[in-house]
Amino acid sequence: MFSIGRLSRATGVKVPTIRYYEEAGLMPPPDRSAGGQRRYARADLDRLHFIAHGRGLGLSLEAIRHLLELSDKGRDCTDAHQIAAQHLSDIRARIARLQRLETELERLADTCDHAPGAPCGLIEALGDHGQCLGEH
Amino acid sequence: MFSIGRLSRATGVKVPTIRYYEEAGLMPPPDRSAGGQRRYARADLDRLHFIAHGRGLGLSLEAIRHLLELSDKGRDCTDAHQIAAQHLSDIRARIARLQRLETELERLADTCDHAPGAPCGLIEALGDHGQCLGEH
DNA sequence: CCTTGAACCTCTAGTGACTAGAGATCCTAT
DNA sequence: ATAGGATCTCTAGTCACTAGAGGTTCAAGG
Repeated sequence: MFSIGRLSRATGVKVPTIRYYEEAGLMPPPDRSAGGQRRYARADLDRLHFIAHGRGLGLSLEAIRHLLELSDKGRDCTDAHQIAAQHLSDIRARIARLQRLETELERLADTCDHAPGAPCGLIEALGDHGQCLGEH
Repeated sequence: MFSIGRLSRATGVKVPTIRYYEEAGLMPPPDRSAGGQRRYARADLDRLHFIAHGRGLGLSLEAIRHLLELSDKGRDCTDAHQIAAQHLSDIRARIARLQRLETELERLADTCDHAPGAPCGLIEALGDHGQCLGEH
């Protein structure tokens, strides 16, 4: 049985965040001490690790909630793999998009020759999407 | 002079978003018709194009606000380039991070052999960060 | 046993960049 | 003159937290 502070230190998840996860239904309401403070057991530690790991991988709380359900009632892991696959394709799409932005921003910055007194090519280009090559 | 709806259609920015930009101080309070409806001029169109383009590139409203100020009082474009450079390095950091996540997720999904009745390797791995190679 | 002070409690509000809805008013085309 | 689409303001909700106020409890040292 440990306090919320120890759970926090053990997992790296901040105290208010743990309480937030409880309110959000990801962590079950724990036991309480005589004075009303939260007391956690081993299973809670594992569950919080699971959540923290999922968040670290960029999964939404919604997705993690779903995975926890699957984990709770075990067996079929098709859904779990589907969630992971969906997330993976999200990540790939985001990478592709960011790479387009990277290219575009590099190009925009180059349209300015920094001539003293002249208008800034970068700012001009921002006002005129017509100058852009790809879309974003 | 056009209505907010026409401005919206001309820029692709939704009507409530335009009002939000006004409230956020990015768009100046426009003229009003006798009945109190917003009436926009050419300069507003250009400014909104600028904002939309910046957003499309992933700039924060804060950054755009700053760029608009620079644009308004012209001349020195050092700051503008600094904002762009900062954003570019943010983008690169995000790409790198997402690529690490991509690798890790691919690996996690592979730890499961889908054996019927066996626990899901993916879910197990999510509970145990110790199995991970990089950090995230 | 008592005190101290760190940790804990609940509750409210704020973040960024919008989006959704209610209920009322306006504008334009017929 | 009227119909109905567009607009108005205002409030509240989204996601995943974070910050702060003001009060209570716990554990260690004396």
